Amino acid sequence: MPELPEVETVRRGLAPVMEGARITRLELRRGDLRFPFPVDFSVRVDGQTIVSLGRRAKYLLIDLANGLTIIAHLGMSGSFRIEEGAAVDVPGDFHHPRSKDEKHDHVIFHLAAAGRALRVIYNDPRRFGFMELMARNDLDTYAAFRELGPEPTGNSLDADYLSRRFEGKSQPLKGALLDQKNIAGLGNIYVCEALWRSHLKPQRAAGTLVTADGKPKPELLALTTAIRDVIADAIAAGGSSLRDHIRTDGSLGYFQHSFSVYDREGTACSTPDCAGTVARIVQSGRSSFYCDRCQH
DNA sequence: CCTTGAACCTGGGCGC
DNA sequence: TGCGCCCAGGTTCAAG
Repeated sequence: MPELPEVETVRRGLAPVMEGARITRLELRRGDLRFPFPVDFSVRVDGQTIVSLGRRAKYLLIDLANGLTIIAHLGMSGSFRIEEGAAVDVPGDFHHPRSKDEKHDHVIFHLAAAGRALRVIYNDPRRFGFMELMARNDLDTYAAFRELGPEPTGNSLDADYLSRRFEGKSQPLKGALLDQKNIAGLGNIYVCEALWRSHLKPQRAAGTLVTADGKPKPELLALTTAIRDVIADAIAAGGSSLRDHIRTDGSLGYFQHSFSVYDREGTACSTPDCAGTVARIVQSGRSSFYCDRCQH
């Protein structure tokens, strides 16, 4: 599911419950997700109080009182949900889950918060997600963070920066925007939506948005604004709920109702006065949705 | 260096 | 009902 707005929605959903809570037990129901769990994961986490929840790009950060941070990535299908009370019956009955979906509950944070017991459960059918554990002070050295581009939130992303990154590149905008080294947190949905908002087609070479003397063309200014806006709008809407993805409280985000092109092949383009139809093409194995009439 | 394609894994939807 | 195929929000690594 998760691009930046979805992970931020997860963070906001979990924070009220997890911040200040104590992890009474970390339950790992298998030995790995995409990667093996950290060595002595449970041992290093059990009994710790959660100080705060943060986020970097698509990574959720869980800061513990002992100075360690759990880094969690939700891959394609990861989600968290909160359940009240202590664990119910049949612990460890992995081979006879109560529901079909329950067999993909891979990590369970058993928490004590204000005298109440509750569980935060990580579910991930495809297991492209993973968890890492490292000292808070060493986070900058985490391989995936070292070369990460700026967040598309607030004002940390600007057109001058993008013109430096795009200058001379023949790579299509689609790929350039998905590259986390350029901008952190965009995925397939929001790249398609940002390109539509800025009337740029996904096949357009990134370098053509930069002038001969290395300055951003007006089109690149428009793209920068569109990226910031679409991410802000999606966060405000609680992210997008597609297929299996739901929020931590079981409710749905609603930005999917605001999609202009993503997953809308064959429908009318909603740009005012545009008579185009949304098309789907495949770039590097991923679907791109765009309007051939108003995106150039 | 740059770009593409396959791989990782499970499940849902569709055509037959 | 079942089978085979295609598709899915991400990242990484090999190969051209």
